[in-house]
Amino acid sequence: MGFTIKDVAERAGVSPATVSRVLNGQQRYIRPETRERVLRAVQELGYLPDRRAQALRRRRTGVIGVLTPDISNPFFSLLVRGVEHEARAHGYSVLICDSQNAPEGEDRAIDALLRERVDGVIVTSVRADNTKLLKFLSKGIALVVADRPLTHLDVPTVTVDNVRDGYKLTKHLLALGYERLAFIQGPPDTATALGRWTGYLQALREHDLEPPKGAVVSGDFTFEGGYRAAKRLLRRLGAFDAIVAANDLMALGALYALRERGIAVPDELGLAGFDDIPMASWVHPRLTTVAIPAYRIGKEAMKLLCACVRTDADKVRHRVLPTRLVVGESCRPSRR
Amino acid sequence: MGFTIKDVAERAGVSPATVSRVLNGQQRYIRPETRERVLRAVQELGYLPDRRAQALRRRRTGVIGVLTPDISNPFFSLLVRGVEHEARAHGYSVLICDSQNAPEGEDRAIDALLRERVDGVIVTSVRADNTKLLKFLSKGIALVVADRPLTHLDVPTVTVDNVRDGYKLTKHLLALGYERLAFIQGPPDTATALGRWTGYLQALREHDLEPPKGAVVSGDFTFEGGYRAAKRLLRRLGAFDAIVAANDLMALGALYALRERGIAVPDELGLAGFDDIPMASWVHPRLTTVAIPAYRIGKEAMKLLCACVRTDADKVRHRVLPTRLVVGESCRPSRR
DNA sequence: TTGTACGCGTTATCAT
DNA sequence: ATGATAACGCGTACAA
Repeated sequence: MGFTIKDVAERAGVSPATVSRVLNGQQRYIRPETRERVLRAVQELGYLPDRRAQALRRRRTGVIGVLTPDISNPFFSLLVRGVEHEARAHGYSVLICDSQNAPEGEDRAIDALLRERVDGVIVTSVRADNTKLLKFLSKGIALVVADRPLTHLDVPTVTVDNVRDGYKLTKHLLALGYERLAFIQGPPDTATALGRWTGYLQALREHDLEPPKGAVVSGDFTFEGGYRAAKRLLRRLGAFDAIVAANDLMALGALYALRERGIAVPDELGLAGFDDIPMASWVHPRLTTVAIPAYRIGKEAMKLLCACVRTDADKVRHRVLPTRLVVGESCRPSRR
Repeated sequence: MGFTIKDVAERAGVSPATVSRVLNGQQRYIRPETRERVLRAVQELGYLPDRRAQALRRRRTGVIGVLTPDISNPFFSLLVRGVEHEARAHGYSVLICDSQNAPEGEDRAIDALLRERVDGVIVTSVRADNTKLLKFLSKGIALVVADRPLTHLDVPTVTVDNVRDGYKLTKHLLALGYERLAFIQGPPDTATALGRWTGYLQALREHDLEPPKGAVVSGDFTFEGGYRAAKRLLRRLGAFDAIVAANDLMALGALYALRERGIAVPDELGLAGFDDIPMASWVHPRLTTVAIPAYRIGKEAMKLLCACVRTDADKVRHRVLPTRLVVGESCRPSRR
């Protein structure tokens, strides 16, 4: 069954300590012949060290946790992929905990990560003010925030400037001649959703405009949510000439709803989102959106986490990555 | 920092053993007052047991592994979700290992799962004949196969009948009047890809047809792969009147390539795939495909795994789930 | 009803 | 260069 280090030691005719030394690279104080015998025994038995026992003794697990709101959202699966690649390069395993966009799920996930004794955590929180995250810090577990900044905690953070992005995209639509921009909101307490909304309002204000009455609806960052939100919007058809969704997945859901109703995009209504997930360019018309470097956010967050673990000093600072406007065909090049 | 059971014991004025008993549900032989004190101490310290230490002592980890070829493929993320929900209901945690559709990645993942001492594994293998999977069985780790049957191993398996599906879809296209069906293959050694191809050939043979010359190209089950495959196919434009892709993701990649070249679907070319991933119905035209119950496959596989762990006897058998043809608009209702 | 003592698999330390 | 031993945090048989 499961062989232990003792089995290997016995087969090689050495002590468990020697086996451990051979396997842990302190190879200078070992006779080549012994080394050989041990490795052969390992090979023959197909011995693989028990990670749990190792973690217990070493007092570090070699596992970092990722707390993500929705792994089925391509944006986050890309972000997690960035974390994973960088983590692997540093010898860490990655434990993914999906909160399913629910505060309770997030609390459960935090407990799970604490029980697993992860060496560090990368968090994309549902709530911008989740105080339970303090538990990590109080237990000396490194914490890095990715994509969604926290309001109450000053920890290393990798984000983009969501307000700027919301502003940027809205300005773009206004420049194209759209004037009555409906808006599909993200989850209520989510930092990115709030930032984009704020930027949208700023841009409107600069043009002495307001959100069209009854054309601001709530969503939850999912395709389904975008679909339902768009259906609600369609009851006010005529009150707006374009729809801005707080992320691409909802924009795609809206596109589906519009198609169902036979409303042509961009001829009858403009449509835009945020993230630039791959699917945004797979559909027709391709989505106008703001490209957020999800993979790179994950990668940078993991780099920061490594820096945290190494240097106790907090010379690790926030990073704000650049974004890029992606002009698809979901908005008319120029209105009249 | 990290509190241990001793800290709790000390604070509650009892022995570690008592704390353990309170927390592990053998609560009948404990004085309510003591119980109270212990729980209060746990609360105050925010104590959470170390899962690794627990696993070491209990000789089971409470973790099951999922070996998946590509978690970014919506089909598999749905399958994994099915596993997760059922696992949670049985008190198991889930460790996901992505082989990135590469045999080497799969071997690495197997080692990782062995080191983690998972209690059981659900496998969707890249190769239908991966002998390294035997390691699980030889170490007494329960093994269940999901979606892609293995050729060399008789273990509990949850699948659909891929040959039948390939046959079914092809027959449908032929009935619509399509006669020259190009085919985009899946990865060479993958069971589902091979099955669908076989069914396709069977159906063609029944109509005394053959795959059109030069219109069978290889792919890798990814969107990008489907895109590239379709571009290769387009060099033989005119040799075929429809494209069958071995999965939806590739079909969507092909759709993108066709659109880029200004080829109308279904007016100029028919298009079909397998899986019925959500996106298949989000695009326009919606894809004609065969619905494979990914979520249910995952769920059933986890159920079988539980059955394996409980009963050593192999009364656990294979399960073949039903599928359903989904008629989208990507194929013309009737040719001529 | 509660405490003592041991063992789970591994590694760091000290001794040889 | 290698072996013996303690310790990591927890659960449980057995003693009290």
